[in-house]
Amino acid sequence: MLTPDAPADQLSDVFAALADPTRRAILHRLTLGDARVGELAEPFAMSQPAVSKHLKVLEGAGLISRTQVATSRFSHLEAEPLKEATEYMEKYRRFWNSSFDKLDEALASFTRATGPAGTARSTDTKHTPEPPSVTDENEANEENKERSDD
Amino acid sequence: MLTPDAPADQLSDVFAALADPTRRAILHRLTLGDARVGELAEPFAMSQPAVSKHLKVLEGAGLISRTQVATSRFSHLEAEPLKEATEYMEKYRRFWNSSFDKLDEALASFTRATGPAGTARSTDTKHTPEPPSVTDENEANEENKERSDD
DNA sequence: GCATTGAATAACCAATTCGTTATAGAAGCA
DNA sequence: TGCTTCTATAACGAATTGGTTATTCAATGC
Repeated sequence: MLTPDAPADQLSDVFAALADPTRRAILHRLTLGDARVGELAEPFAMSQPAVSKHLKVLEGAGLISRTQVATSRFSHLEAEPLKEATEYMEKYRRFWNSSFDKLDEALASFTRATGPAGTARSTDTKHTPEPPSVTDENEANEENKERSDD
Repeated sequence: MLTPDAPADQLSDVFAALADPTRRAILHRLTLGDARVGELAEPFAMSQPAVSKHLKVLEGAGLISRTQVATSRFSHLEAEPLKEATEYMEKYRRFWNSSFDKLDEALASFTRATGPAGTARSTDTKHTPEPPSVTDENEANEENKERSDD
């Protein structure tokens, strides 16, 4: 409550949710079908409230939805946010596609003479393979810029 | 954490690193080319030590490497871990590709739970688009569980 | 040798995270 | 109604996170 404004960006929430092995295991479990809380808690050596908290995090990230059936609440995998997260990382694809050693880097500019024929996938010309169109990365600026001006 | 030794799995570290908007912005900045710490700190309304900490996290996740040039340390984007992270999420692709009624699915699970009275998967799985081959999900099991799941 | 620049570290703080146990609440059943 | 089952919540605690300021360390330059 002391926070002036919660960032609450989807991407951060999704990545944070995925950063926990237990939650990833829960997601995996849900690929086999919806499950109630107790069912999800079983395989883990932790209490039911702990799992409930994890589910709350997953729900907050939009990675699961929940339905009350009887006395049970069923969690259902919602993979849509993963799509967004994947798309984010895809922007960096060319950076791991162009695998070069820092030594090989010089060699790459040499091999460059062959030209980027085709999909330009393997030897992607140079060391810095042209910035990806990460157009939305000012998100951080928005949040951080308007802070203390000392 | 009461666990004697942290497993420190790569995937968790990468996702955790990506969960912070500042760090994502730093990564994006590095797509434009290597940069020293002060250079990276500039656009943000935060101190240099704060950025240094972020860089440490990124380095720990293997997302950057660093080189000392003069009195400066240059950060270099290492996108390889993003490949692994992307591959992880790709396993869920069919789940965001297939759109089906979630209520119906919940009902199916309910029937499954009340019927066979166990973990038996009935073949009447209507819309669940067949579990992806998430074979490496035992990562969570290693840490948390004390029984077999898969 | 000595001052300067650039970055890391120390010490601290507030807030969050991830777990616990104990309790409360909601829905079905005798 | 009262009991049971399932899940959420409260209250707590240890560890981590993300930031700060002050200081130290390392490498350059003079």
